[in-house]
Amino acid sequence: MPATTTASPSIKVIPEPPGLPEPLPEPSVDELRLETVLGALSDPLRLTIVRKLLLESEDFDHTCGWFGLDRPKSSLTHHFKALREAGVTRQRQYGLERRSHVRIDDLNARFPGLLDLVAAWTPQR
Amino acid sequence: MPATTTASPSIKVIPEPPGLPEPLPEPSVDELRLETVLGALSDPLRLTIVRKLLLESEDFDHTCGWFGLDRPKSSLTHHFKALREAGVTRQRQYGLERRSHVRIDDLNARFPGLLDLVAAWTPQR
DNA sequence: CGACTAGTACGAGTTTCATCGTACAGCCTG
DNA sequence: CAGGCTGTACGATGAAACTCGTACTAGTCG
Repeated sequence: MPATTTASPSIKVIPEPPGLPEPLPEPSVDELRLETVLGALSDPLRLTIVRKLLLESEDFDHTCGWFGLDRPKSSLTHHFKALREAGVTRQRQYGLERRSHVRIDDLNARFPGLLDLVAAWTPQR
Repeated sequence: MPATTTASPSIKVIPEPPGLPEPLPEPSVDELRLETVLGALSDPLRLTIVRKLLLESEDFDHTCGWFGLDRPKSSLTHHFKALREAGVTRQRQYGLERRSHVRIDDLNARFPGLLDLVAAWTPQR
């Protein structure tokens, strides 16, 4: 039988507390496609986002602004949407803010080891 | 110190015999970039190629024709070149033929677990 | 040498994607 | 309710990338 999701020591798995807003539209676990996920991760900016979420998440999830990315807002919207639609991140609306976190359990279940590669990535030699 | 490269049971590691033709130009191990490799693998046709190489390689390496892909030759050239330039495959010229194999050791060393995901991939539900 | 063959090079058409400006929607606070 | 804030939607632009036809190169074998 499947063990409960295992994660590498560096990647914190944070259970979702109840009573959260509904997530924005996203693919279900069995709709996750490797080629789509890899495509979403084949971009340095998006790798930066996901890696930062994996390694520096202290709270449950984070707004666009938290990342400190020096790009116009509409560019960031584009990339966060790409990550969500590929199934890499989950986004919820909290009043004004739209917060993101990585779907660690789902990705570990479908593509074990993939997030470890992202966590180990370094921006550009 | 690093253990010698480990591979999952399903992926055969075949040592390269001496006296082969020089490989075509390719990135060295430390030039491999995660975003580039993921980009090369974010295409269903190329995933098919790499997966078939991983699971069905009995000989050392294989020609374009071996894959039985129903695409024009120039399209195949394009994809094989993309895989080689990303560092996923190595190509050698044997007389008329250009044969490919996956750089299993190099990829396992830099991105452990990645090839297992490719081997476990299924074309389209 | 001439035919055959594996594969490349080049170029065009099409699509997809990244980037970003601008305008707008929704929420909060005074 | 007005202003400020987070973030989206839309649209334009330019750059890649996929697809493929055609012409070509380079081995091989009769």
